Amino acid sequence: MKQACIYQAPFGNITLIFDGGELIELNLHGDLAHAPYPLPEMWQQKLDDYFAGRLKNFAHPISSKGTPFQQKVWQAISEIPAGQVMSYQDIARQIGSGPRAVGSACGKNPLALVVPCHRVVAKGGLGGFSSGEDNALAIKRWLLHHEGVAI
DNA sequence: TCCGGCTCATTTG
DNA sequence: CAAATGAGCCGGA
Repeated sequence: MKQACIYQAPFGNITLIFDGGELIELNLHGDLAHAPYPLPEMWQQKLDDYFAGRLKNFAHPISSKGTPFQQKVWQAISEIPAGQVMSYQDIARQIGSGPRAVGSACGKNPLALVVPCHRVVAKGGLGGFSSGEDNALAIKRWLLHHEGVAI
């Protein structure tokens, strides 16, 4: 039984999808129009804290979906401390792969924020985000600034 | 700065 | 199995 919830972040709406009480997806875009289920207190609190700067890491398990390679990438990314960024190449070297493949895996991460893909940037600039969805890059920049990263 | 070649996991035929 | 595709990178013109 899946249920979708909306959280209103400073930069726009976030969609959270739960399945049997478990968070299985978190998207950085969302149409409030759907007026879905109310967001569980626990996550309302966590997100409030995060956007108020009181919470840095969500300490939530990564998605169990995806290929073994993708799991390695997400695992490595989730260990990046807040306020710090790594390049796709840095991640690739750490897990013994190539930068292009790392970018691919990031795009398929279903848990934005929880697995902080926004802390992974290209070597000489911002890089891409969310397979190039509308304002996705603006959101990535916003998140980095929120964590005190100048880019 | 722009452009081609290299790279590696995944997807598609 | 072969070819095409990406949230990249590096070197040359």
